[in-house]
Amino acid sequence: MAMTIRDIAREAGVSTATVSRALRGLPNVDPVTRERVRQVAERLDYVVSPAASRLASGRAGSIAVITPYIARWYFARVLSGIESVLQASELDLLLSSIGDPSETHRVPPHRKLRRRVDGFLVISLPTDTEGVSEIFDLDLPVALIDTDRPGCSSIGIDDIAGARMAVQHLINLGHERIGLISGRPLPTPFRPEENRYVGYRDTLLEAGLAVDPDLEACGHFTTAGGERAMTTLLARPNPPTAVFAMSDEMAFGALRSLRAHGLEAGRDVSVVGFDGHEMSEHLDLTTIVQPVEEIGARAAQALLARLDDPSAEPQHVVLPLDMVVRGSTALRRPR
Amino acid sequence: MAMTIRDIAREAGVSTATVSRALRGLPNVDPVTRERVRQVAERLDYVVSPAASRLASGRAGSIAVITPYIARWYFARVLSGIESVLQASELDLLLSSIGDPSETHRVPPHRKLRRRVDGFLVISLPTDTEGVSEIFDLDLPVALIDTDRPGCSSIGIDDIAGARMAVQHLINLGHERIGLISGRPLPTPFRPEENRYVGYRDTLLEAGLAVDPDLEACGHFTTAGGERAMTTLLARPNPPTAVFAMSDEMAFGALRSLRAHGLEAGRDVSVVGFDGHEMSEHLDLTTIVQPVEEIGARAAQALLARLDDPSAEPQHVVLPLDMVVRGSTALRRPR
DNA sequence: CGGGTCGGCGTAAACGCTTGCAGGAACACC
DNA sequence: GGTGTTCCTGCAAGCGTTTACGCCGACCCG
Repeated sequence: MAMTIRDIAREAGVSTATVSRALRGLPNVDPVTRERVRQVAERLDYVVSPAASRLASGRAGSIAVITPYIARWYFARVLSGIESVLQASELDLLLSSIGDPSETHRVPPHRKLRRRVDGFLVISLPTDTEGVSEIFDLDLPVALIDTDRPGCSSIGIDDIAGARMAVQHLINLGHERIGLISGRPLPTPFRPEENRYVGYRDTLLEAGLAVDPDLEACGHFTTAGGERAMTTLLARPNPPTAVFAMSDEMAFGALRSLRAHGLEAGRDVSVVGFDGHEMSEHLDLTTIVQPVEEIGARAAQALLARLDDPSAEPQHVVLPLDMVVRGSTALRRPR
Repeated sequence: MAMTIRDIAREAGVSTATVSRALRGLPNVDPVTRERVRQVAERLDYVVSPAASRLASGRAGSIAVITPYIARWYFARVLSGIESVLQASELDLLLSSIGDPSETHRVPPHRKLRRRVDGFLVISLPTDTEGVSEIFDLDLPVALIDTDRPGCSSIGIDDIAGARMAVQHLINLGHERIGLISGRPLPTPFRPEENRYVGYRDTLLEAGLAVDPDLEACGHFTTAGGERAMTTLLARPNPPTAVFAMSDEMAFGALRSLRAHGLEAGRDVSVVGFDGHEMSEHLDLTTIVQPVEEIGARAAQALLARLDDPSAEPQHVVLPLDMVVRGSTALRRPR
């Protein structure tokens, strides 16, 4: 049926070993022979059987991406960045999402992935997540996005610095009651949330401002959640005059809540988000911009680097952040 | 090093053939034997080598998802729907994106995927796209989302009906100059755009309204593009009083443009979008809602069905649409 | 000119499964 | 008690590569 390496060998007048070496670009092949083999393979439209190749070589030829969500803005973009570098490699990109804890029917990734990948790319997940923690025992290279672990490459941003930038900006504008819209209830095993909280808290403290639990609410990283959180904060006895949201999508919800209350973002309450979501420009939201696709791309590169040189040290990459100031933040107006 | 099927066979006191059959749930195995083998495999923490299994069986054990973009709202959600059903199957999900035509360094998917998948899931891509058209020669099952082709399953929505619904809604509100924000310049090989245009045009014609090229502009499916398109339309000598945008994201841009011109959506110009993007609720946008994740899920199911019964007929699924009316559309106010 | 090196190539043994075929036990039926 | 059936199991031949090892000739150098 399909071509095999033997057909190519016969046609090119060499052994299968030579075909294998020629096609994979191994060094010890006469350039002339190599070219001839190439031509024959091309002419007969031959591609190697990955199954056979993997069995014989012991390499899986794939890397797995493990992510909590696929459809959410941040994760989709990181994934896109990963794919953009992996597509040029020989490796297959296996996609595996954890999904919500509510989806109990989900098969934990490590069960599905055993023996079928050469490395892992994990997005945002705490290293002790069920179904994830097991992959570290496999003792394959792992690149971690948004978190770290000894022996693994790690790629991310400085969440503390990002949060500090946001909050300091609000302080500079004269705000003193600065609220927070966080993701999950703290403490959480998710590193970015934890660190953004640290940045928020420390910046307030250093400025001599109070850290008031009454100024904090959870938005669960959704727009609807952000709206609820802002509404909650506005209902407090002494509401904040400015708010730092841990994600743009929650900030969008916050903006919506403000409008529903007849308040204007910037003029009445300043809002700063986190992410650099395209929509933030259109909603005139001040935000901390992170290079999301690049995070994915760099993580993939780090993993590839360790794959073709297993003795290479794990990389640790911290990507720079930007703040884009827009109309949603403004000088605090005296009441 | 790693366990092999022989280790299990020895330990369970059976042949490797029986282990293979027992573990894969083939019928002709004594339940007692099967259970014993299961236990041994469990105890020794054995998982089959996919490479060996694939080589021996001739099945690739994977399906490929080919998509133009990963990060865009629609595609990320479809992908999520696909993954949610595939994760429960034995098959690996290989992700491959086409990317923008500008990214010339991209490897066309059919080259990467030859011999390594059992089927294809193609999102939105015209069947004659370079790098995609070749997969049909492979003569593997294919499920097409948003388009169709003889011999392939197809999953999508009735774009014509969706556009009709949107435009009829605007007509019912008294609008007579109804603009269009399309994606790429028409004609385009992308089926949804073409059909939404047909629905738009025909509904206007049936209502005795003019189809005026001056009322049409391209928004390239981005928010920024939608904003430009709306701005263009507003600058026309006789601008529309209502606009149908082929996607919510473009509609968001349109809303933004209106605001920039001091106009109010609904009151001054009605806008209806297409998709059911979460943000549409928060921007008070009337929209045609499509079940995006379900589209992905159903496509995956259709493919799986053909995979385990190759004699099965291709499925053709058309999923229902909803219109959600919000503040962005209102009765036309006499000038 | 002999011995050593090296580059290019072939031989053949894995790699770890699946599956067609056949054997044997158990059972049923005439 | 033969003759079929049915059910369970084992044997062994693949599946299509990769790679350790060895061979051969060319080349270099003393």
